[in-house]
Amino acid sequence: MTTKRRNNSQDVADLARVSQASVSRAFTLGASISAKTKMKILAAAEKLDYQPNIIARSLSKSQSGLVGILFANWDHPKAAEILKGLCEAITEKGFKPVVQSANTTESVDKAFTDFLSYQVDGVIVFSISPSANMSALCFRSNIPIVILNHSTPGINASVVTIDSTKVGRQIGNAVLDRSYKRITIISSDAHSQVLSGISDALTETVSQAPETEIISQLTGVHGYEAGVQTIIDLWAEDVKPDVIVCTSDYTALGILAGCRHKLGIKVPEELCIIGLGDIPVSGWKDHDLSTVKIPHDELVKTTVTTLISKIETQSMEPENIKLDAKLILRGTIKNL
Amino acid sequence: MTTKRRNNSQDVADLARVSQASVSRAFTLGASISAKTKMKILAAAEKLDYQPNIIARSLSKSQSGLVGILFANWDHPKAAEILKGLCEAITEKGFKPVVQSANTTESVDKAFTDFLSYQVDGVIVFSISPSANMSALCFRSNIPIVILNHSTPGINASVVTIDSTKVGRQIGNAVLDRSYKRITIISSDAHSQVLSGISDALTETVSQAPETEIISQLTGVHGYEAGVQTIIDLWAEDVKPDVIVCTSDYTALGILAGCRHKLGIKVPEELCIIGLGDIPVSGWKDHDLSTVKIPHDELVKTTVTTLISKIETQSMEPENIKLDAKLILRGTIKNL
DNA sequence: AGTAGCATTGCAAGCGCATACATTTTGTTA
DNA sequence: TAACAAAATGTATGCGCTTGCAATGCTACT
Repeated sequence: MTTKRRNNSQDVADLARVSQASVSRAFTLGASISAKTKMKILAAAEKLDYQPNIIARSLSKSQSGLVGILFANWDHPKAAEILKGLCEAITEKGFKPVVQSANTTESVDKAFTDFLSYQVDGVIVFSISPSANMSALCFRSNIPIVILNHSTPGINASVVTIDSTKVGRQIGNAVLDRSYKRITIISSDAHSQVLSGISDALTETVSQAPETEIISQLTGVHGYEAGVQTIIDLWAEDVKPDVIVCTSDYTALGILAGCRHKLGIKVPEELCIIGLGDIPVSGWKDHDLSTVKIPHDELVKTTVTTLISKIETQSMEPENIKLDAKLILRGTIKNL
Repeated sequence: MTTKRRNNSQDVADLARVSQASVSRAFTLGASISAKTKMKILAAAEKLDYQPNIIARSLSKSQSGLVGILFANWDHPKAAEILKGLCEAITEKGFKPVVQSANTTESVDKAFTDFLSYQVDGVIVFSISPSANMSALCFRSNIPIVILNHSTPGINASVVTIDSTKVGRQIGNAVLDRSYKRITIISSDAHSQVLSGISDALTETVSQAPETEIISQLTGVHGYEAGVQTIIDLWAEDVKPDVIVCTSDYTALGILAGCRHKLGIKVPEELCIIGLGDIPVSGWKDHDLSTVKIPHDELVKTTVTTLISKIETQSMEPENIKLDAKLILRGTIKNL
């Protein structure tokens, strides 16, 4: 079976007895064409299964309508929701998302090179930062970048994150109000912008109250099992905080399980546990974990809106956008 | 600031003092070009930040290197993992994934139309089926489709799923071996291929044992909360199975929670609960849910391999591929 | 009727690359 | 060293579309 060529605008033009340019105009919003010929052309197109070839359009307009999404953190509990939101918002705006997975420096660079090749009109990066090289290259090529949920200084890109300073203060105040004294912070990623924001603001807030302090800070702990092990280790080492703040709900849930099933630590009387993310499981009665609700939907929409507006205005001006997150108090912190 | 044009192959040719065709050859694997000039050209390209324009290449080769992914079921517990797998496998094969979200008939048709416009070389559909119209159109246009995790008869597309018949038999045998008698099946999607496969094989298997039967089948139940409510309702109506098979782990976990915290039903003595999917939470000590482990990774890889091979061989022959899933027995079913 | 003014349409030149074909260079062999 | 095959390079065309410009058709007004 021989591959039959897809019909093109010339085929439609021939059938409709007009010029190829008119066919193009019939499919271009706001082009100068009479209603009558447009009808005629659309009918012919219908008959021929014709769809404008976007690749050709892209070439001649020298803009592809493609937005690159560089997705690093697939383990994020809301990964699917976030990616869905990004894809839908991008489509909504009349662009198409091209998704690349990458988490090492080399693979990120490779992904960016590919994006450049595909002439993407803009790039969204989730939970990682491009190399200085690549961001500079994009800058030279006038391709705007918006980074969601991550931040590295000195990169030519806009950034959308939660206001981690505010979160840190909220947690600090909640903890102080309930007279907890010794805080441990447990995080997965040592270099997370969110972590350092929370950590700094928390430190500052609690330092204002006597006898309150951050007694330790652990990094590189992520996941349920790691959480269980961590709390066991802490108690074994006799490092006993009365507040544990985790930058991941999964880890927090592991700690909670360790307290309940292994160590018999009373939560929230002896130990207050606070997570980050508010994954559905955290709200279940079995766990009832205090946590921070992150406005993912809003973050995502803001990210896309910001990028598209930069694409359309040809602006390469970096912006730094921070949205508010909300502390949710559940069973793992004392009632007031 | 005026937008500067990206450098093209002519620019590189000029700098390297060769013809544009040679530049093209330097970037085409296996093209006829001497090592010396290739070096010269690559150096010039480097200097000019040159990357071949894939859009132009696509146009001239009339194949885009794009694979459309139509993703319907973002609530699937493994959505992120699956999409990641698809994207990485596609990239691995030298293609790029374009992701569209769609779950209504119209939006699916729209997405396909867009894919056609973007001249995708093939389409992967997750958890939904394209309309007969669209699949026919793709067939006419020689664009292969592979559907993952769903199946609708009469569609011109290949299908990759788990072997639900085998799963049904496994569950049936496990239940019979432990002398459970009255089974209820609870599913979210009434038209799921997986459901009907399991349901049929389960029915057939248990019908061979006296006094064993499927006493009821509920559809449209999905999620933790719905699970809790469902078990409460069942007991209120005095419809009391001793086995509940769920086509979703979340629902099964809800039922389990309902048994434990609301009704005091003893699991697994009075009631056996079996889920589907083996999400991480199910393995946690708190829940320890019996479930079916689905080989997502293998499903995903098979899907991509199948599609790419069809693209490369220009084959439009539909295939029907079934992979084995594994029943995992945990605390919610009696020990033998 | 004549004509200015505008809406439509056609014409033709690219967009950046791949590639068939023609031409030149290189390598091989007698 | 001549003669010829093979490899390397250049030339020119086309992929399907958009769009500036020119040509045409139409309306309204004097």
